[in-house]
Amino acid sequence: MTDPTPQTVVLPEHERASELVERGIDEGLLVTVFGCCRVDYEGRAASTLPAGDRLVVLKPDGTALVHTDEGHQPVNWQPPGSTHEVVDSDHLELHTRRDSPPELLTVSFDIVEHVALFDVTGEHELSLSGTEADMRERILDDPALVESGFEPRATERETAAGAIDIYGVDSQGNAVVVELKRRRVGPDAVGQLDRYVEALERDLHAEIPVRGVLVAPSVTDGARELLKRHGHEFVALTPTPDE
Amino acid sequence: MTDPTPQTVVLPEHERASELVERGIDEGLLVTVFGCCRVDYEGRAASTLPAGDRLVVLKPDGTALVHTDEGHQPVNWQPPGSTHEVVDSDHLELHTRRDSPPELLTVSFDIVEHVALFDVTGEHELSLSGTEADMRERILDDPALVESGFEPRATERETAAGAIDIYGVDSQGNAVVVELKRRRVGPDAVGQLDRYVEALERDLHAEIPVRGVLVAPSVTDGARELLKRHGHEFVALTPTPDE
DNA sequence: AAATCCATTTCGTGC
DNA sequence: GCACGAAGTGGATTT
Repeated sequence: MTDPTPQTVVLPEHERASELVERGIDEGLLVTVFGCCRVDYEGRAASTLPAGDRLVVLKPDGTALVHTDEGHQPVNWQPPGSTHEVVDSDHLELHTRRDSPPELLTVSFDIVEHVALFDVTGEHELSLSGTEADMRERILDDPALVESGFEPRATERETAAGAIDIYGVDSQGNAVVVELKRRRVGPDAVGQLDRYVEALERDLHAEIPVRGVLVAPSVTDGARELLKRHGHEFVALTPTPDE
Repeated sequence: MTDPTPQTVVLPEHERASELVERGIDEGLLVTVFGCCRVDYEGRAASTLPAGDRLVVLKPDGTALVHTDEGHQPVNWQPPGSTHEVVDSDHLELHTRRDSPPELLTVSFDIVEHVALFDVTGEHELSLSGTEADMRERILDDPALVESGFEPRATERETAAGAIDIYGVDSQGNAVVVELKRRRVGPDAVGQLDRYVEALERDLHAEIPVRGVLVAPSVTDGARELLKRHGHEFVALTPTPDE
């Protein structure tokens, strides 16, 4: 009756579907529902989606996902921390709500074709490499990747404009602001670098010249132009060592 | 046999699971698999995920999603346009691959608890309101929302730095660059506005003064400071009319 | 809770 | 295909 092992029903009666979904929510299980449904959302924005077949996933952490047969992103969703609720009705209707900001996702089924409950165990941490943090480690290990004679002095050095990825000095004694990006950079990254350089110049009261260096796999033309105009530099580096 | 209606199996034999998943892929169905699996990814970055229970979704457009019981985002995924493949093995192993960039997602099951195939029909377009585009329409309808006397002249006006959301003139004949954000803005939005203003000043050869106006629901302190330093302005406006 | 920024961001649009 | 920016971005970290 309260057996926590995975349960499945196919083409259930509507009342049965409601009961099963409700039980899955109550018992902290992962719930999937497939069927023809309308979806309404109101909160930070507002949306409506006419009836069609979708896969709905309700997670025990409050996440709700509505997926069509296309795209990485759910067509509608609700973030973790929300609350699932089965609304008593002649058909299955799901509400997932959160406060701050106030948001409500409503999924209303015409036809429920499938409901499944899953007990999820054995969580482990994802091990990910090739991130910006890995680029930072690479440079700290071998500062010459930025330029010969570069000496890192701090990571995440705080300025009024935010934290500098790597702060250091060059062989001439100039201050160097290094901004890292794991992928090809556009104008936004140049703006970021520029804000840090300007903030650092104010911090240092122009006692030392401050150079700005953008380190990334590549740059767009527009970003390169911006770099040039602001007097900053670019150094090519991939997040993972090339073979 | 090749019946396209939704099909489900529970706790299948491993061979049966492979066959079913393969059939779902071949017939352009939405496939869900739940079970204990390891996940490996290599491409733009690289990751490994030890064995644990996950929900895997394979879409006919090539999308692959691996979901745990937590979070809006899949712990691993592959974007649309990829190719699913069932690797022949004693256990179920799924490869989802794409070229440009070369990426491979591998999901290797120890235990398959559930496989389901769904025929997805009746797609409709999402109708969304409260977007930045809606803010633009609001302002074009009532330019005084920016300031009394403001006259919009163009949307998406192109500059060397990118497109200006709304370009117009004020009651004094000054050029006005309006940058819209549907939510509270930080320093990045100020950088964007500043790039557009500078680009427009170069375009206009300083014939007319150019004002920059950031229109958003609210600003952070840091962004307000940046606005002040660059001589730009802020106007409060929500994406949807308040009641 | 607010601020800031990363992300295998994805997604759309225009060139 | 690249470039640029929006997104109901989500998510982590720090204050």
